[in-house]
Amino acid sequence: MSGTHTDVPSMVATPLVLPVVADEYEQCPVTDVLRRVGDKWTVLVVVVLGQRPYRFNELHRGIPGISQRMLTRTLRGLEEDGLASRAVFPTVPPSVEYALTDLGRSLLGPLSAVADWAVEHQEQIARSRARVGQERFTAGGVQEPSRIAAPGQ
Amino acid sequence: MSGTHTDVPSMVATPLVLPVVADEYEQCPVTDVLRRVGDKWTVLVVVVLGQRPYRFNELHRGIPGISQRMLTRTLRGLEEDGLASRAVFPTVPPSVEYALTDLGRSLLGPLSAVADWAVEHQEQIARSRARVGQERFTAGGVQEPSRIAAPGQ
DNA sequence: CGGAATCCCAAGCGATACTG
DNA sequence: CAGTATCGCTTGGGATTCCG
Repeated sequence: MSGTHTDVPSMVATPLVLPVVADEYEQCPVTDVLRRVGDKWTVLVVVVLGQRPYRFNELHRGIPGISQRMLTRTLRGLEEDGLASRAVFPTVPPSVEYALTDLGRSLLGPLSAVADWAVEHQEQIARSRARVGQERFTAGGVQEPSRIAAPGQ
Repeated sequence: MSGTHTDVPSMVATPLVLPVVADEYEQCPVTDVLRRVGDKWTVLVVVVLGQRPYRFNELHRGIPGISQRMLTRTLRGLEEDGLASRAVFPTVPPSVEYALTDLGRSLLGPLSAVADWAVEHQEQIARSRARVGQERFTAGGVQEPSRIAAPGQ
């Protein structure tokens, strides 16, 4: 995070001068994009389209759990952001082909980084979740940290 | 999931307190992690904690828009996944320090890849969204692709 | 075939109030 | 200080139906 996109507070807890997003929140572009990526199907669709162009129902069959509605919405989102293209072939019955744009393909790399991380650490995460879940019952005492923080501000 | 044995439910109905999540979709670990990353605050919190450990209210002040509720939930999520640690200092008033674990820090790199991509292409995306938004009204004709797909079957 | 429209439930999230 | 509890609004998303 090369640090220029969001007014993340610097090292010291400063009085905090935020450029106030006066109106509603639009957040930083990172958050914005991340929410796209975080929805249930976008990543999967991008990855599949990363292989080759797909027709609508072909894509539908290629991604088992998805509904037509969500496939359509996801594709519209990608199209709107310029990540995927939509080509309509005026045949009967109509044929529509979706493909990643250059921009869309440029996302594949960064996406893979996170995806690889997820694959690599999935078991560790799963174990952590299980462990924390158990500790809910055993509910031990308070940790004894190596140093004591002075709360006195 | 767990197997091939046909364990016929016996006379006794299983008490079933916990929804043992025979749920159809647990999806792949990638999707699972991506949804965590895709929620509204997780990434921001991870990035901020990536700088140094923070106390709760310090973190609260450091992330302008977030509510206590969502900060708590986000931190609990990170803790559950083993990405962040929570250290309680038995002082008065109490002091709680949050920090990234090694696992959490290992996510910073991959996350940066996507974040940098977002920063780098935010304007292109914004222009695309604006353009598509306009085309909703001008609503042009059908594209004329270079080849004709045979709809076949 | 490739959608759009509608319905409806569940999850995400924010605001507020209360607590140890 | 560091939370928890409750409420209600807003989105996300699945199922179904209809249409060019």
